[in-house]
Amino acid sequence: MSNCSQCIMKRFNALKTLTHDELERFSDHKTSLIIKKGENIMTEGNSINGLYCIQDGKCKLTKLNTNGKEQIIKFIKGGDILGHRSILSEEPVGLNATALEDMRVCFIPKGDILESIKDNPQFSLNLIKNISLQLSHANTSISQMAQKPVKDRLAETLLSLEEIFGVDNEDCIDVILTREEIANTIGTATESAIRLLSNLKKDGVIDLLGKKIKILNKNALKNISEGY
Amino acid sequence: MSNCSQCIMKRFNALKTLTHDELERFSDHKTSLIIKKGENIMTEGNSINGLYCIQDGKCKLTKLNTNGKEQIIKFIKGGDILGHRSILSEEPVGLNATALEDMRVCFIPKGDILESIKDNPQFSLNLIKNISLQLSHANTSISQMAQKPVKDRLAETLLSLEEIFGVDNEDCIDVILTREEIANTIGTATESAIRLLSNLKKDGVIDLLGKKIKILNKNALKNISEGY
DNA sequence: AAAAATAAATGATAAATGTCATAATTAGGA
DNA sequence: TCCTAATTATGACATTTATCATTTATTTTT
Repeated sequence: MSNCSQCIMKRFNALKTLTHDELERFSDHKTSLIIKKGENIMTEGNSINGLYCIQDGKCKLTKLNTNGKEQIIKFIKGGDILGHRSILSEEPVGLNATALEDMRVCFIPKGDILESIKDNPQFSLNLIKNISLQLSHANTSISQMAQKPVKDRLAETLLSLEEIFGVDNEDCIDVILTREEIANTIGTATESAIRLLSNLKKDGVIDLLGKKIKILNKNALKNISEGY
Repeated sequence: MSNCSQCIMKRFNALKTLTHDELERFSDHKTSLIIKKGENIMTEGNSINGLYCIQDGKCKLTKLNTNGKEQIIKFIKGGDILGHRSILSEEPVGLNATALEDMRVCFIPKGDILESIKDNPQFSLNLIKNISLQLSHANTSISQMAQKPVKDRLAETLLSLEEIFGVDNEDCIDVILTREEIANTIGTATESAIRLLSNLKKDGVIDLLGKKIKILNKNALKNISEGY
């Protein structure tokens, strides 16, 4: 079994402040999981008894609306952690984490996390900073959802997806989403998302290669996202 | 000057877990402020060097959009605290806190807060829980802004305002907001908010007495907020 | 109390977005 | 590989929401 103290993923998240001893303890107790595409790592409303550290693969964090529609709140990739909010606040998980592709994930039991929180103030602080940053992003999101038209939100989302996932060897945004998932991210009907994507393609701002999306004119997208 | 250990406001927030000694230290260093209606307690982007504890009065937390429009993210009342996110995350303030009426506010310097965070794990934990809860609410908000029509969001907002502020002796929601502020909460044009309020009145669901709003049929509002 | 400024209300219209229907394309399973 | 189901795409139309213009009411200032 792999060792936490040698894992490169810890460079990217709050775990980077842990001591060698703490990482060794994590190694001893952690379990590695394979999550298949479409499966949930966590489910809204369930309680959780540990922290997930994403080794590889991408997932979406979603919320089911009262009308049954899915809202995508955030995207997660290798190096990110999941479940710390629930551990710290001692509340059930607030969002579904659903794999967009097969994933490799490490699960570290709650006890070990709480131990490190108690012993290592810098670790706690990093977890708090992570949650604070999420809150800050969420507030920005509220504002944009409430006040920007769908077209602007789509442009914003495409830029943000490229920011998060980068591009593949053909310069396409390196994540595969259905049109419905894009619509559920920006909060619109699937048909509207499809239509607006087609328009952006017609205007030469993006290219559509099946589900893959390539940004051709980042500045134009930025302008659209700001309402110009 | 008033004394923190005797202040009833501390019952309602994370400060309730502080020891007598800690509260005495706060008392020695705190300053009391009067914030006039329309003035800011905190301003988006500014840094902050302490925590505000609201004694009395109401304020709105807002964000200025790129298009210059104000989005109201949250309402704050007596007993709430402000600024802890910024202190914990060591980042500038993310939102404007603007008084909706004259307010009495206590300011406790950052140093004292950090001291208590270090000494009193339960205090830290309560601050974290507060931020986590805000994040949870924010995620719900994103989903509703993205997917619910304006009418549903207005109904939701009216229920939530009554929840937060209660009612006065005439059963009206106990906060005075302009129609524009209501519009900026639900993310719509002022005229649309006015029109929808008029419709709700015509349907006997609410009553409008100047700026005061009285909920006549809470169940009907709840149904509307869920799309029925 | 009168005047001026601001806010609320309402109608007319335009623009944005959703819904439904249907065709074309793609992906996945037998 | 073929067949089926799902996804993507597009048109026609309905509904929602924004914008602009104007009137009425309320608040603030003089």
